[in-house]
Amino acid sequence: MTTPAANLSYRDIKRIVLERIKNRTWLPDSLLPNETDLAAEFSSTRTTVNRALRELAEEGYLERKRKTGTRVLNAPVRHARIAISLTRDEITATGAAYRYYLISSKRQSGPEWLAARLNLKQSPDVLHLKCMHYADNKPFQFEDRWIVIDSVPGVLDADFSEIGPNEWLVQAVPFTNVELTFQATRATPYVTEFLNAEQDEPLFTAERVTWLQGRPVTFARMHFHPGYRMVTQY
Amino acid sequence: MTTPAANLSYRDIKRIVLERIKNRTWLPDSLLPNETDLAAEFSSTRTTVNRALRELAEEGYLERKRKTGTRVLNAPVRHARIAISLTRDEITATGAAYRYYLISSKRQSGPEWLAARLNLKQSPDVLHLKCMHYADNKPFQFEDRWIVIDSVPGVLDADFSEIGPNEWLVQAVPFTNVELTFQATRATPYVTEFLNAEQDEPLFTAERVTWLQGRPVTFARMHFHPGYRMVTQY
DNA sequence: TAGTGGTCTAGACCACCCG
DNA sequence: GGGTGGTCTAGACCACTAT
Repeated sequence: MTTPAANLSYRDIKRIVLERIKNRTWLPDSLLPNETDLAAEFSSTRTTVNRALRELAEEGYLERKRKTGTRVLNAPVRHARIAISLTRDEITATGAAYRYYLISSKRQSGPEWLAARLNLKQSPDVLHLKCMHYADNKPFQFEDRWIVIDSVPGVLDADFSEIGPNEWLVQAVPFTNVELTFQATRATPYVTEFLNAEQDEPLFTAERVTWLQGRPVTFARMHFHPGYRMVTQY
Repeated sequence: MTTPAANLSYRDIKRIVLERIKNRTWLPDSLLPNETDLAAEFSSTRTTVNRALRELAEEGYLERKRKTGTRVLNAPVRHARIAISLTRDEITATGAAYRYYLISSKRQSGPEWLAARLNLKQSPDVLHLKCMHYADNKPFQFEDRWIVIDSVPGVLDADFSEIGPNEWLVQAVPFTNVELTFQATRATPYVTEFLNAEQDEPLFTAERVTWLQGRPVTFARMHFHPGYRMVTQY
């Protein structure tokens, strides 16, 4: 391994390291030279090498541990990034007009499945909302929203006839942890009507559980219109 | 805004900046002080402030541009990270045994929809594979795979009866760009049989198009077993 | 042209963690 | 205990871009 030309940027170093991994110059599960040695080889500094390796680890190619060193992962774990935006923004980004409609709002005791989903032993007191989001007056998403009243002070005073629960929540309560689930579900008769779907038609469905330091804040199930596709690149 | 205690790490600075955004000390669409001034306020250096702001931008809270400065985004775009691993690894990670089965393999001219999907004007010469992935002998995923022969030298010599096309491809050809799509589809009679699904049952379906510097490499459609959920956190 | 963020250098101290 | 990565400092030059 001869010394390459100097003045390598951290991007250059990332590229070279990735090449050597794909080359199998550095085999899976093997250790890379330490940062000081690599800096010497690249006529660079530890800071620059550090940034290159840190980002490659972040991208799933390397594993880094103090004392042990930097190891090539045998099955690089790539990650796709999915942008989580407000439904309003997702719709207006396509150039369509956004419309929101509140179907119903009811204070109630949460059902058992909800307590289980929120890791609660007792059924929480919740505000249960159903609403629709439209793009150019075509059904876009049906939202089934449950908000834990104890966790969200002021929620009973909010007016959800004009603003969607998600938009209200993001500016009203902080959160620390979110679990997102995607699945295919069968359209129920109730939802069918709002989404203009056929009976039993497959729907792309997302569920989101939001926590604030271990306390559950809200659970939402969102059914997208038939034919919806979630697209991402990496 | 008085000067806080010194010795703030970039993590501390991230936390403080985030607080001020949620506080509305710094309003959406407004500009933050420049890095030099922030470094002075935090009794830190530009390097440290830079890392904090860079990561917050990466996480979707800020937008940074030279000359203009650093701006608070009005609708922070959060991102969920979805780990993309080999089906084998996804299965063995749950403790289940992995089994792979090649249903069919055929060299053919790609259909029109495939050419369109790959941005090609002419139908490419492709290798078309169908295969199954099992977890503990239960159907896990049906894979419909199309490989552009011109883009993948040696693919005709590969033996896909033992190794899945994705596993073979990741170690045989590099790629630069991947487009991933998720949707809900209706189980076709053909797939129904392999996935042990009911007729018309909703299936969670992923499609992946892979490119190497503008040249299409492969297209895959993967139907997951009924009830499959893709889970992620952020 | 001028101001901002992007990046690199050279050096230092420290936290973690394996043996 | 000792080696590794994690991070900070202080300073510098540069690339981009709004005006």
